[in-house]
Amino acid sequence: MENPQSVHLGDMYQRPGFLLRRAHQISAAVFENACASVALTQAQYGALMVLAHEPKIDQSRLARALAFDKVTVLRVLRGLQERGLIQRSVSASDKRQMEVKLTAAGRRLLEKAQALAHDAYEQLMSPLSLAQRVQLIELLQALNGGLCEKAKAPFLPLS
Amino acid sequence: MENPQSVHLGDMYQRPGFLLRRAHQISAAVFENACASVALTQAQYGALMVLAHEPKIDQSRLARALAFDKVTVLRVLRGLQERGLIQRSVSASDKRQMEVKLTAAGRRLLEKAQALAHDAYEQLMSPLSLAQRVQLIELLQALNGGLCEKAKAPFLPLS
DNA sequence: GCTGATTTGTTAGCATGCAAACGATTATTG
DNA sequence: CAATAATCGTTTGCATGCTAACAAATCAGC
Repeated sequence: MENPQSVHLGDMYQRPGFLLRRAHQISAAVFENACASVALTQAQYGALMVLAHEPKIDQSRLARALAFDKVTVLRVLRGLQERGLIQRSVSASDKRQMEVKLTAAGRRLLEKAQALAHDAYEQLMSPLSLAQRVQLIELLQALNGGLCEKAKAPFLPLS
Repeated sequence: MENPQSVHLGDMYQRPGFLLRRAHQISAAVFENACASVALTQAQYGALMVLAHEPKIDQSRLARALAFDKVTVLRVLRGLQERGLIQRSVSASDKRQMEVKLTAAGRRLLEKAQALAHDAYEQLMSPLSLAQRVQLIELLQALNGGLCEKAKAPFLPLS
């Protein structure tokens, strides 16, 4: 017996919940470090990416496209708006909706950020071989796809 | 070209950063749902597990054992203390340290929680085959191990 | 033994992620 | 058309995870 309490910590360290939390923690740190020069978090980067792909989207669809809740999206967008990277205005066709658009500055910053995000990607995957990277991505996609309805925030990818 | 902006959202959805965030989001929801009857979060469960394995540990070592920062650990422990699951007292050998111990109620609740945590584990891995589960755990361990120094919170597993 | 550096717990503050509630607007249904 | 339901954005409140700063205690080198 490795300990008198019959509680095996190794079990916990091998739990996917623990490993996923740690991996997410590392991923966030690597990304924010790589994107320090443009001062973008993963959430802000994701929002800009969606906006570049979908020029006139409302906040709810944006939230679902990123699997964020709408309050988080609201705060992220307000931060981006204060920096002049996006523009928000009430939609003409549906006065409930806010029409969110990239500004020229936002598009410019996103272009810079994409290269940095790619660096972060390389750094994060550096401990893995090419085959392992593909494996990991496929496994995570299978897990996420199989349990998408379990998450609190709905996920509705854009095309 | 699938879109006029030359921004491919598929790329983002395949980024490990996005997939890890989503997987962590799902994992947390599944765990808290499974452990709703004992009202434990992943962080609280982890703290109890470490305490069961290491009867008299101080907060800093506990934080490193879970790769949390010390402020988060403090708040988690205060929550557990208010529920009578743990006991905190200034260490005699080092008056800086707080000696954290499980109470009988804490040990009892942990025992219940372990079965529920196992259910959460099964539920989380249900989209994957047995071989895939092993693969995923190994890949995450490789990723975490290779980049452990990149994370903001240090990780020092206990034995 | 003493001074300076380090460690520990704590507070305060900020960003993230969620739930609950609310007015305003639009959709649905009779 | 009218009444009900659903959706959108927003505010508020709470838990999480982090940084920075601080006092108290311990450790280090001299």
